Amino acid sequence: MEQKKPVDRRLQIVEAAAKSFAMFGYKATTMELVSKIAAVGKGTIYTFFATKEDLFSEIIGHLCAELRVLAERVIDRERNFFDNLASVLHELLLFREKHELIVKLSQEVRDIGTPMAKDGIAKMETAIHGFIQNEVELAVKKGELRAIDPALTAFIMLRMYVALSAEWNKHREPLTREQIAAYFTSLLRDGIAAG
Amino acid sequence: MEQKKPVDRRLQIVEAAAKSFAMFGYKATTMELVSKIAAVGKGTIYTFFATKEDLFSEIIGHLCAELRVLAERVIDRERNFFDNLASVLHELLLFREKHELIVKLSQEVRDIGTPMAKDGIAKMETAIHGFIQNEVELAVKKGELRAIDPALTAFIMLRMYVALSAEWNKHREPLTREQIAAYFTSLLRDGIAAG
DNA sequence: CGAGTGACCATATTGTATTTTTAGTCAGTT
DNA sequence: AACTGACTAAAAATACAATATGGTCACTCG
Repeated sequence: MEQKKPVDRRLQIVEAAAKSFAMFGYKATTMELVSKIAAVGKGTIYTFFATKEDLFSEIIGHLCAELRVLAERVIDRERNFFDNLASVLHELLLFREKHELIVKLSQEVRDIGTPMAKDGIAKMETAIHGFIQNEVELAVKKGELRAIDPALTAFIMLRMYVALSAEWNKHREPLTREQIAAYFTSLLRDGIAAG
Repeated sequence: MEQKKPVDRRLQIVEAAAKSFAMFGYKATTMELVSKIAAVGKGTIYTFFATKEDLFSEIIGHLCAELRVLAERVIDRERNFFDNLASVLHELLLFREKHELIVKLSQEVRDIGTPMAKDGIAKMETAIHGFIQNEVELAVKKGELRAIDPALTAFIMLRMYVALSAEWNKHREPLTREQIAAYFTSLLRDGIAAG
């Protein structure tokens, strides 16, 4: 009851846009280029998306959904919070490295600070933050974690994760994924006070 | 044996430069303006500093030294590591808010990304990092902290501090200094696992 | 002398006029 | 009626003149 049409123009457009945004970034992606890749007239795009920003938001929305699915798949309710967190962060790192679009947008933000690219990255971080916050809340309810502020804790976890995986290596030898996971878990779980 | 000269031109210049960098930032500070404020000929500056960058480095060096003195003064070897850390971070926050130059440079980095301004901020962070690392090493030796990597731990502490005091308030209600100190200490000291 | 100066120079930056590109529209085609 | 691409107004890139700035050095004057 869905693929009645011989060609789904909307899908063509979304896929073409995803490709172009990933290859050239937000700014350098033109509506004409998207229409060319999608093999569609430029006007057709505007029957589905009112603006270039809307089209971009759709792609980012997809990415966030993918992210949630990925995390959901990795989480195992039988395991403890910290093992799940390590797995999720591990997957997140791989996802980030693999996904051209994220890499390209990050670069665009660094190099020319395109507001929409910033916005896209921010939306992804919000998605991840919300997801982690939810896990923290569950773990607190289950009694696995102390009664801490879930929003703030999720925020700190995300910042720490970014710091370890993307900022530390600007000054020192990069850490392996295993090192990151190990350090992250040990610090959060037990703190650093002497036993 | 130092103030033989009726006027210390070098000092005049350094003070004038400090004022100008704090008021206008790195880029908008011109050597001619500095010479005017210092009531000195432009050429005179170059008998003490080979370039504008050198002059700026001197100011940043001073600031880093001030920072170290400040931290040193707050540290009380009788108290435990976490209380000292909280005090130092507290002072650091006040210092940052008070010091025009830091505020101005941060703004310049955000707005136009002046490389030298970035460099200056980076040097200050390195100074703070080194200082914290040293304290961590001492605390580990004293047996107050577990045997963790001091450089990495100091780095994480600094990033967490920046995240809590400067980034969290971009999305949510800002935290008070007390909240920051309390959260910081509790998280680091004990971790978040349930007791 | 020799510490100090400011006119001077080459280069970098900024402002501006001009051209090119691009998001979004819409009359027309199939 | 779904789709198209020539078209337009606005934005961005480019070219270039005008200005501003870091750094030098012949000269001053105490």
